[in-house]
Amino acid sequence: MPELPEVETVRRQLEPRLTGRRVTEAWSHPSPKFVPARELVGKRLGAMGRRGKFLINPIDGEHDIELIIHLGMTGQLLCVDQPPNIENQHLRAWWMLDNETTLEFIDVRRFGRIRVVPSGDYDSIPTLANAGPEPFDESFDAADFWQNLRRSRRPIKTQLLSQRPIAGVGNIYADEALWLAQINPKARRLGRQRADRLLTALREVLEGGLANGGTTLRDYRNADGNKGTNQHQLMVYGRSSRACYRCSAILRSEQIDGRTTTWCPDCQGK
DNA sequence: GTGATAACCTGCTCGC
DNA sequence: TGCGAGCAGGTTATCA
Repeated sequence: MPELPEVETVRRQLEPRLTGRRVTEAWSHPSPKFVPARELVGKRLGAMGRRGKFLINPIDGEHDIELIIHLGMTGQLLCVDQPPNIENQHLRAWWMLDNETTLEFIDVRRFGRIRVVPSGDYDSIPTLANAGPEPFDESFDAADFWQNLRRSRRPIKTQLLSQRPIAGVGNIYADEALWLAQINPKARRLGRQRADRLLTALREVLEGGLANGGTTLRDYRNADGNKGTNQHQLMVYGRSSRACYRCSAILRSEQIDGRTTTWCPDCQGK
């Protein structure tokens, strides 16, 4: 499940390979989720950027438009030095570039999306339009984070997944950060100190994920088709009914806002 | 504006 | 062995 570390890993790999390349041919699955991919034929790609879990590519030249890609649950962007592998039944779109390389968008569950929008016009993508600050933005501090969290009374886990208080956090890194900060995922109000701890923990787990090339539980692959290794560092995610690494209590799992959430009922509170 | 819920999707696992 | 149910979860749409 690509979250910020996985998306950023892909972005860093794609940027030098795609910048300045012209799209010579494109194909997409007929689903409206992927059809906009075809609009890029003849256009030149800019430097790949990222906002939260969204990849954003400004199209160079006279076209004032941007390519927006969300990997969803199982999306992969592969850059290969050969024609597209049309035998792959999960191939949803591909772009052939003017240097004979191909960018393939593979998505088993079809939760990913491709959009082409006027530059900066994200009204049709509410999650992107309302995304909170980037976790590693130096101008974003704990006071801002605390203020963002105070706007809602929903459980802290739900707030993190909404992308509003901070961008790029998904189910895995939310559980890991809450464990690290010793905060119960059902907490609805955080004091300033706990908000400080949570922001520090979020930055720590996201940084770790990035350093390890992302977390591969099943589907995630980077732009070279390789797995990440951060799954070996997880403290709580996927460890329900096993002993907490910090206090040895048995980890509990429950659905919060429809998402499986794992936490320690002892050192993270009841 | 906020919160809750369902739907979108397909592969895998488990129980019968 | 085959079948059906349940689960995984990020985003969007809809309703209260």
